[in-house]
Amino acid sequence: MNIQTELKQRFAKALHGLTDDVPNAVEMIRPSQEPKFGDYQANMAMSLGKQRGKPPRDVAAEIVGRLDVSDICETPEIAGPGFINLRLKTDWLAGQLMVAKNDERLGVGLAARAKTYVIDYSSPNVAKPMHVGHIRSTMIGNALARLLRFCGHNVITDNHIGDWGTQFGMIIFGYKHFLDREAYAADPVGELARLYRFVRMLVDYHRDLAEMPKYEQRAVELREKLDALNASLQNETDAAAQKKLRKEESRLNAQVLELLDTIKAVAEKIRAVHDDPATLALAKANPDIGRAVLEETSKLHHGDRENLALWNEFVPVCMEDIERIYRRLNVTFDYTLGESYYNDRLPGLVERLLKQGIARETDGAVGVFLPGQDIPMLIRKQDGAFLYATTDLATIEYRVETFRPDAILYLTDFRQGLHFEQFFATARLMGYTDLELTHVKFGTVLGEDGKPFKTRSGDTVGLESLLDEAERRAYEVVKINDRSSVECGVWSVELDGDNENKSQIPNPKSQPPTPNSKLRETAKRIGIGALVYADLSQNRESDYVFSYDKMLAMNGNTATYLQYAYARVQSIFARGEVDLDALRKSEVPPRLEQPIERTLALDLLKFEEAIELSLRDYRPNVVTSYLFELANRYASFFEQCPVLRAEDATIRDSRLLLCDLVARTMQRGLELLGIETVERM
RNA sequence: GCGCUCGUAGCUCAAUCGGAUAGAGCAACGGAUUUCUAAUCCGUAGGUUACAGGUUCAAGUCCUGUCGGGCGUACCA
Repeated sequence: MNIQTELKQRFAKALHGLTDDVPNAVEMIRPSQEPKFGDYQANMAMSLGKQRGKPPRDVAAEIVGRLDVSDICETPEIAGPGFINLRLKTDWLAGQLMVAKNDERLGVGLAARAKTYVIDYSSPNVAKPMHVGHIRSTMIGNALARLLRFCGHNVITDNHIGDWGTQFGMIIFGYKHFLDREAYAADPVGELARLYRFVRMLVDYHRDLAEMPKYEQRAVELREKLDALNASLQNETDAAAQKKLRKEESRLNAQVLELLDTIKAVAEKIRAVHDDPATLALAKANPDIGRAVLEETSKLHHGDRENLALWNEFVPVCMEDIERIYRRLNVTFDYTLGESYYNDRLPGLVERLLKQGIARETDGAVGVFLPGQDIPMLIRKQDGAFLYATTDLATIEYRVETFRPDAILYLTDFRQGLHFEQFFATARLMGYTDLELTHVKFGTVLGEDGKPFKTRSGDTVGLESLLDEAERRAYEVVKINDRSSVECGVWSVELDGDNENKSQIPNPKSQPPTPNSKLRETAKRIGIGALVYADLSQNRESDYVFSYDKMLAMNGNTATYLQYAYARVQSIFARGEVDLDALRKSEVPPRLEQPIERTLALDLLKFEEAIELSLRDYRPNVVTSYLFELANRYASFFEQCPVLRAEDATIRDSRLLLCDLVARTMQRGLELLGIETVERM
């Protein structure tokens, strides 16, 4: 049930003839922020009054007079300048709960028109270890895919992995020159990652050495500019001019500081090489490594047999590594078509765009010049190689041919905004005008120091170790809580089920988790859930600061809180030995007598609204907020309203019904976000 | 330089395309457990929504300017 939609339809009838733009007016119906203003409010009377030169309250009265909502609402009230406040009838709410109860989908309707969505997310680079940043694209994309599917849309998920880039030149070069065969046999991915980092370091070293004099030169220039500025500042008497000069001075100073930071960082990287004689020797032995790496890449792209064979050897191994993380995160893809998949299409695409006049040559390269853009989007380099944009255009062609989508969503870092703007504009020039192309962007993950994680520096928080840590922390809490629950008599047996060792009073830390034990599974769901929720609940386009404690928190607005609400319901059912089948078959509507019961009922019925609102701007955090509020409401209800000990059987059943609906909504909602529930915690 | 973007409580973030008294969580302080899981609940405190103008019945939200942060700016992805 979407109450908002229902009210909109009722208002649309009443507004017919009162305005030219009924759909717009009807958009001004929304949930009230304050209970005293009712459950929903309609705000169109003010603007309509203005349009028609009538007092808004009179317009509101006119609308109310034509409005037929008597079956679902109490008599609407007009308040303030012309707000129409609506309070839903409690009996009607109870009736709607019965509808939801009898529906597998909890009364959530399907989209009016099922559309086909291609969602392009996660997209890690093969052979580069995944880091914290990848969780954003992966989990937001996963949640959107699940939400859209739930609404009845046809969703195709495609992991557009980076499997054709220059990192393979590095790995191939590393493999040919620095391979540790034993390490490769034992842990191929680890060894490839090491080779990548090592070659990268050597390439950077030579580049940095070459760049260093330029930095120094720049520092000298800045110094000279500052001196000149100071001189003119002393001669300047006009206050306004002085202010301007001081501003310029602080700007220059900032540049100096930034430059010093850069120099310091570069110097440290150089020193790291110098400090290790073996590395230094290899660095000196390979002065042209930058060019050599590019050559390896180029050979691969031109079908060199040896390099292609190596590529074919590396990719599956690396993919297995990535898949392991997806399994832990409960993420799957319909397709994994990487950049390499489109390789054959690129030359023809560029030729075609040239012929159509969409692209033209510039400075030996080929680019698309777009109105309002001072720089072109390059699709072929001077050396004939293709770029990111070329692959993206080829991919869109393939997807349209193959899937006939209504929309394609790209989940990437917001820093790629300009690229997508240009890429989408080019796609429109190519004739894809009816296709929704959306860059679902998100902010950068920053380190605790407020600076962005840099993949090149190498020392980012690896995703895998983060998952491990999440599970470990959750395990500590779960273990302690489980034991104390048994001691307090909440449960008769431990989740661990490891009863033989029970006599020796165990120290949670000294006992490693039994593999496959229930406790371990619970810890996994709670730990990973916390991690995923931390990301989804903060889906803003701005950056966010990565913090272990924040990401792995299990108090407050966290997945744990929602899972806890769910587990508490299950606990009631277990304690009361509740016959769920009978409860769900009963056709006796709930009695919503306490204010908290009524509020809880209303919250339950807003599930569809939350999903719809979430998808309007592709923001899973709307769903997390909704679920948090529902869990919060349930916690209050739990405190205020005894269920098993209710005063009589009808109230008991009524409350059990509310509990069941909360649990089902919680489970479904979390599932749509890619988070699992636990029966007991 | 140009372009995009952000600035909300000590911290991390909300605020449903302009709606009524700007809300949560964390941290702080004070309470609640013989009663269905205290991973909880209830309460207190914390704000001139960076600043200055403007638009109107109504501005955190829209416009202009200022200050401050982030990002991007043709052969990376």
